[in-house]
Amino acid sequence: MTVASRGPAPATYPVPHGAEQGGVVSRVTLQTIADRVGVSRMTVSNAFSRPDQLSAEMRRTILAAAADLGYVGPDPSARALARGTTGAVGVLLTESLGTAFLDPIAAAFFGAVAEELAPTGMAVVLLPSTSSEGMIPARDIPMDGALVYGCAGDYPAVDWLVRRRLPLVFVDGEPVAEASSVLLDERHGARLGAQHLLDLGHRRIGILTMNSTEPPGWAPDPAAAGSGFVARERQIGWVETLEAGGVTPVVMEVHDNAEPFVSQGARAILDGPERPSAVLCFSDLMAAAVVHAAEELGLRVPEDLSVVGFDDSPLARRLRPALTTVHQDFAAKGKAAAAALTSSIARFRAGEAPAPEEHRILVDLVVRDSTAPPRPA
Amino acid sequence: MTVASRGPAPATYPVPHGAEQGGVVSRVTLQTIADRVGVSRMTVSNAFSRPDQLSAEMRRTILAAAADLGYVGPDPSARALARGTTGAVGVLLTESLGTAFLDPIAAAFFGAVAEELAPTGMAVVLLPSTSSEGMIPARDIPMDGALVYGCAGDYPAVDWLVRRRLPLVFVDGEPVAEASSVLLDERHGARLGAQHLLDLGHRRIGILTMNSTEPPGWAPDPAAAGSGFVARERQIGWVETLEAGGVTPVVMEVHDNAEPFVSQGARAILDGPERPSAVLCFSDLMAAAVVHAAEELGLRVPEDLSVVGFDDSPLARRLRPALTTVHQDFAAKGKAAAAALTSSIARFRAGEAPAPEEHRILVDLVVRDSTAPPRPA
DNA sequence: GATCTCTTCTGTACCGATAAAGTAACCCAG
DNA sequence: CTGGGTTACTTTATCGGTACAGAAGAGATC
Repeated sequence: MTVASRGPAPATYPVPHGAEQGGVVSRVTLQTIADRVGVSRMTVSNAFSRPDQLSAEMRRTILAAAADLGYVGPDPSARALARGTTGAVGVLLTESLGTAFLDPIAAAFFGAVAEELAPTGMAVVLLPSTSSEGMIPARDIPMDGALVYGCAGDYPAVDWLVRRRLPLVFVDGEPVAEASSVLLDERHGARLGAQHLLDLGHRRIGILTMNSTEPPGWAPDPAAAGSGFVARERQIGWVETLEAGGVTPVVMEVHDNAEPFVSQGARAILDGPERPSAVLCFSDLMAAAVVHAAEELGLRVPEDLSVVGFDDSPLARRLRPALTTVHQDFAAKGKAAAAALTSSIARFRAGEAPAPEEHRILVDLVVRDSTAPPRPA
Repeated sequence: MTVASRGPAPATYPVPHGAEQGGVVSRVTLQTIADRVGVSRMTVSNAFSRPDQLSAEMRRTILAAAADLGYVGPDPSARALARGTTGAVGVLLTESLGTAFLDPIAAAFFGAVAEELAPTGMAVVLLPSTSSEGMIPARDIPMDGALVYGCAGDYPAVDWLVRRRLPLVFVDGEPVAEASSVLLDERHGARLGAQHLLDLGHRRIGILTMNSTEPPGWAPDPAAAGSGFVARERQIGWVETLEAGGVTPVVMEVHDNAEPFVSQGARAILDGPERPSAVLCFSDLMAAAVVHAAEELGLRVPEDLSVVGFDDSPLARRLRPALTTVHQDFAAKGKAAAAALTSSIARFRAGEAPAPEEHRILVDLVVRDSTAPPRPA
């Protein structure tokens, strides 16, 4: 096995002799090394953390002793306490982490965030929104700041983060005061989709979306929670534009992103008495479900039915027919979020007052093959 | 805004009066609260962490005072140091995090891990394999253990984790001694695919795979690194079976998972002098590229060309024709990995010797529409 | 040769908690 | 009224570092 040669500690690792005493391995700390070399603990600390504070030779001696003792580096937890920073930032999602990863939008966003954060050396901690046996990650995990992705502000975990006074950035969700936010121009995107259909001549238009308000008695579904803000914004854009064009859409809301619910919604919207000639969808996933349902009913897309998605997920291009959809730039979103967060953290460390930034990510309509003029009645 | 009612601290939060002194907010710690209530610091600690150690009434008094002072809960870093556990486990990937998320296999795996870990209250830290300005996440981030996903053992970051003596679990990669592992039965999966093609009657068979060995002078590509182990295993399975069937495959290796490289490889394998009638692919992604390349050459799948994928990613079912592929159970893999890790950590905490487990995840062949008997010459 | 300025180390004072052992008060049986 | 068992806190001793203000010695400056 090849051993890494980068990093301070030489590469003779699984053999920490010298640390054992009477069979018990007492833990090696800075003090152990200091005693061995005959310097103060502080000098050893500097050897690892501030190389400019000691002579190169002394540093070499110390690192050699450390390697010999099997010392890897300053204990991260102790360092975090002493320094007041952990080197990790949290990402909170409303959806269960399991489903979040299956969502290519979210995945692409994470990717961009991680990518942007990597050069700063910060790691990303995924915060389960669930808590258990007294452990509440949003409250108990050490971190320097957090990204709140698509969560409503009244979510318990968000609340903990806010109370901790951590630097926060809200993404795709309603921000709380004093925090930065990164939002899509949802309304504009929705308007573009709606206008596109109007321009093509459609007059009977359906909308398939997430529930924007919780029906009374509806327990907030973890998988759907948080989409409320986005759903509302999009709906405003759609309805605004359609009504300006003299069209009153048929709105169908589903409460859960999962396959069966979405399919059912898709079927429902096509099965109504006055079948729409076009459907605006909350997501590409829903659009795909609509296309599928149309197929089952013997309708051809786009000849018999036009379908507009949202997000321009990878799925949109792969679908047949390729989906007309509202494109959002995931990479830009992730980058903006990561940048806003690092700057918030920097401010916070410098003791400066928070300076909430508000980033708005541009969207545009990508016209592909799933939309066409309606078939003349 | 609704405020969470769970958790110890009452919900009157953004107003921490009492903490301010002369305009400066001195930090509120257990001691601050202890002084205010007139008890020892330890009692306050117990009020938060070990409710059974004090009277209910005293606890109420303390929590009230804490809330009044704007105290959220014990400082995570300090607690981590004192307790010796952080509540977070790392996940190390060789690929850059950015690309990892775009890979539905990896995403599904994470999802399953996160899901499995959630009830334990542990958070997942994503460790960038890159390091910067003295910060090496694998060495410097506090964590209780880590999952090593698809990384070669000689990877620098892996090396740091090993030296830290963290409980580790290796997934889809060569494990190091004393660590548990979760592996697919790669060879068996490859054999199934190869046998399927033989059974259909194919004799000219191509293999499109990742490079299993680094060509001399080839700088390890972060996006491809770590796939070597898996690539080798699969190749052994394929070649073994094909040769047993009297077939010598044409092997084409690509060095990078990215679109252009894969497409190029796909074209290359179909453009050769003796075009194969079937191709075994390292992944569904590659299979998709082969299907696409075939389309461009005017070949029909499966009539003119059979294609077998690997992994059974979501893509496989969506593709047209639906892909025959080797199915792996991501959820089981994630679950097994998470379980192995938590048990390793538990062992470690209890001071017991590590007991490496070796999980082997079953795979099977899913025959869909991309394979058929070869067209008679 | 006194003073200044580096460079290189050292001492002290935290960072904010927890574990484990100790103590005081109380209750009840014998 | 003595002794054993609880309950409810308190004491003491770390956990493993880092920041910052010296201090000691070596050159450099005038």
